[in-house]
Amino acid sequence: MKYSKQRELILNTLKEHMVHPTADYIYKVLKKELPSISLATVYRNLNQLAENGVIKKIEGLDGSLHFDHNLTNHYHFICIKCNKVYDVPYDVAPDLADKVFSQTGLIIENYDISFKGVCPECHKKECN
Amino acid sequence: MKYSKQRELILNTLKEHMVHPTADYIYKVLKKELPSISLATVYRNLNQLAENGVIKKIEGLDGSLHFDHNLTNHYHFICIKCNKVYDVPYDVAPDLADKVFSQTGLIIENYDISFKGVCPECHKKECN
DNA sequence: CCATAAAGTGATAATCATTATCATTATTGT
DNA sequence: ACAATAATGATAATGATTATCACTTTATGG
Repeated sequence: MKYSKQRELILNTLKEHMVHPTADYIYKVLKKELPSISLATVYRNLNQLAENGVIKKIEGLDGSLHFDHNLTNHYHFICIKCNKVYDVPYDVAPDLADKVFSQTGLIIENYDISFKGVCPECHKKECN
Repeated sequence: MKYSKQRELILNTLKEHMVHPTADYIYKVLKKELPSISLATVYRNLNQLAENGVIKKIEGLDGSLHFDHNLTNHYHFICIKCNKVYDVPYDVAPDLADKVFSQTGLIIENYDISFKGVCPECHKKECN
């Protein structure tokens, strides 16, 4: 993988956003900084970074793809109102892969948990 | 929701398939039995059944939508080779919603776990 | 430090799954 | 049986992602 300014910017943008963005969101943000950037480049680099394990893909509620640069073990909380994706710390359910293996014999390579509910931000709005 | 033969057939097809199929798969199966059925009808009814809580939607590895008629609490195992979706019993991780609430304060409405790995069937094939 | 090969880019066309539209048909309660 | 309403089938539209391709940037080795 060769260096490219575009890839660096894409990764930086991802790191700056706690709420894991979609490809299109990153594209719109970067367009301001580097107006010549192409949506195809954003998709290409996000996929490449995900393949190389630098970032991770997350499936949103509506089937949309989000990206996450946080490589430590953790789960996700997806707001059913605004579709934003938040992190949930790993220790709410440690060692799940081992438990599944001992109960089913299935060998788990990895797994995701998506919790769903209304995020604090949207909850506030509802109470107005 | 009015009765329709198409909806009944769609639900039956779903129940007969342990490995949760996609809309397109159900369409192809039903086409043999009821050649006049439309793909749009399959999508319409699956979405409607899911909205009414009769079935559930599952996100596949590749972003594809699968459907599941099993309403009891359980998780899913998705094969990274063949993309088939299997069930994993609930008791490998009971009461997760409560744990998340006590550790984060987030109110969980529901959640899914997708375990990923190579299914026994594909594992056999690899060993030939 | 230039030449060359390999990888990356931007623009746009193509793809593919899912949804929307709409005229027609089936189901339901009275 | 009849009006009201929901469902269907065919097809067009949508929207997100991927492929293509001519051109540019990056890395490297003499």
